[in-house]
Amino acid sequence: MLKEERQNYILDKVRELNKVKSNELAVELNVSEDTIRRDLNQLSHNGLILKVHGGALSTHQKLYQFNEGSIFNRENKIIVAKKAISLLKEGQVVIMSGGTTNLELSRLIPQNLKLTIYTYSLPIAIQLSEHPDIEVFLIGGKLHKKALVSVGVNVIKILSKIKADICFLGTSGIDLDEGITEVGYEVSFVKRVMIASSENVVSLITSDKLNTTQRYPICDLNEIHKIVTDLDPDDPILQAYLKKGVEVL
Amino acid sequence: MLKEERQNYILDKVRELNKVKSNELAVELNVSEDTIRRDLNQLSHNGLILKVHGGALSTHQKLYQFNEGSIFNRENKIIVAKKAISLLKEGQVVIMSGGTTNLELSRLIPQNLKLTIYTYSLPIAIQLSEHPDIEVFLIGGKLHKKALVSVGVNVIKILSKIKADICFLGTSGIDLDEGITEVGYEVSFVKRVMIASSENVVSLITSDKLNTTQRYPICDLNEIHKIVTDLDPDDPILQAYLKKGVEVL
DNA sequence: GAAATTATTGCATTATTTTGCATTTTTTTG
DNA sequence: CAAAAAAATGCAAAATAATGCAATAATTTC
Repeated sequence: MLKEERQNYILDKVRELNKVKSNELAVELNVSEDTIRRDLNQLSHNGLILKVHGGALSTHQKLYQFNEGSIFNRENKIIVAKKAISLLKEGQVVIMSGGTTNLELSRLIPQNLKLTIYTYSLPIAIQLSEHPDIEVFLIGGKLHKKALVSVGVNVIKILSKIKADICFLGTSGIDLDEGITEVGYEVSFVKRVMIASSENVVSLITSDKLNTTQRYPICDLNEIHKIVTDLDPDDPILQAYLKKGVEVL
Repeated sequence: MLKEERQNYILDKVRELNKVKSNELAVELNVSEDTIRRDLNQLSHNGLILKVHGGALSTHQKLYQFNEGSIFNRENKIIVAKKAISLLKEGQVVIMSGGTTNLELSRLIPQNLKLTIYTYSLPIAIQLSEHPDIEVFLIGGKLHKKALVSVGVNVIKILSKIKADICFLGTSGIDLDEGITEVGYEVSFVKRVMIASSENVVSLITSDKLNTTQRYPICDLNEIHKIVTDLDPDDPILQAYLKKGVEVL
């Protein structure tokens, strides 16, 4: 057996099982462990596998990883996200704002759903890149370092040209009188344009932020179509919103 | 079971549940608690988990993290990146392409250096977001899911309007006759525009890719100003490039 | 095609890593 | 404070890796 054949065999096995052990390979290929080790070292040197003590692993590991543990109030955000996903329909054009609720939403979108999604959030774009059937358009601009979103005139310009079916607005404050409000100055501009460009506007909000207001106003309640919270739609807190003409999910 | 497999299992469990207990892991993985403790100590030493009495917790630091172990030939890329950093001057406008060499470069930029950096790579933009004195402009577009870079006409349009002092070109192939060549079709377009918009063009390349060619041509050798490799500038392989008039660092 | 060169492989030896166990020290808990 | 649980420490056995070397196989060169 030629060296190349042997190394191809090893590569195939790594691809299939994500790991190989030197002693097993030596038996399978009927060569000494020394030879296997030399093979593994060569393959590793070419970056094709990751050599470790006792064998090798696949290098096919993601370059980045989200730390889901650092998401505040995550359980409730997942409840909101799951409800919101029921609003998605095949073939839609979607705009997503930033925030961890939308990040959960993008993680939970079913594999088979074909969508076109515009976002200015880097973590969300990266998360969406794992869905084979979603076409992702990342909106660029000046990077807001803390939130990891693009902001600035370019974002506004691009968003204002889009005609979207639905937009998911991660919301930091909602109030019966003040409407939707936002912590960040630059982001508040962006969100107003998102709303203007979308047929349907959905506010995603966890119940701890209901009836709170933030510094920068975004829009009145009558400009949004649906509120999605972690509460039951019959919950008393939500009835006043229903009366104002907003749907509640 | 290989040690790395075991540690990956632990990391996954920490990421999912936010905590692990040593005694449980010992049973689950069928090793002694001593071994688990050693694993936890190693992972903790690498900053991947927070070791506590009885087990470990997730490090509630960032929402994302890079998996540096999955970078090919990383040592040499770091050598290249460190050399390239010496070319940076306060106040410059920089364009960076994608790739893991540029990712290392962006990680290694000194804290105090004020720069304006344009990039169409999401991992690089995220990495740069940790530098307080760098203004980052992310160039948006259609997301290339595997490379995590923006591509398409919008990228070209924005890049062509920039006047940059220097551009760092992650390079997948360089050859005396063929010049610089690239694996990806869409990325090859983008790189040509990068070059046109920059005063200085620097090709970052690890020595394993010297004298190789890829499918799509980018530019001739005379269009780039410097090559940065992991080799010593006096290395015989590089002399032919020097003769062609390219500086070598 | 034969000689020379180079590459590959297995073996012996030595070094390193990994792991579990026994013992002691530290931390936690009631 | 005392008992229990966990951690640290030192140690030894086993597994794995690295190194030098000799035999063999493959390739190049004339």
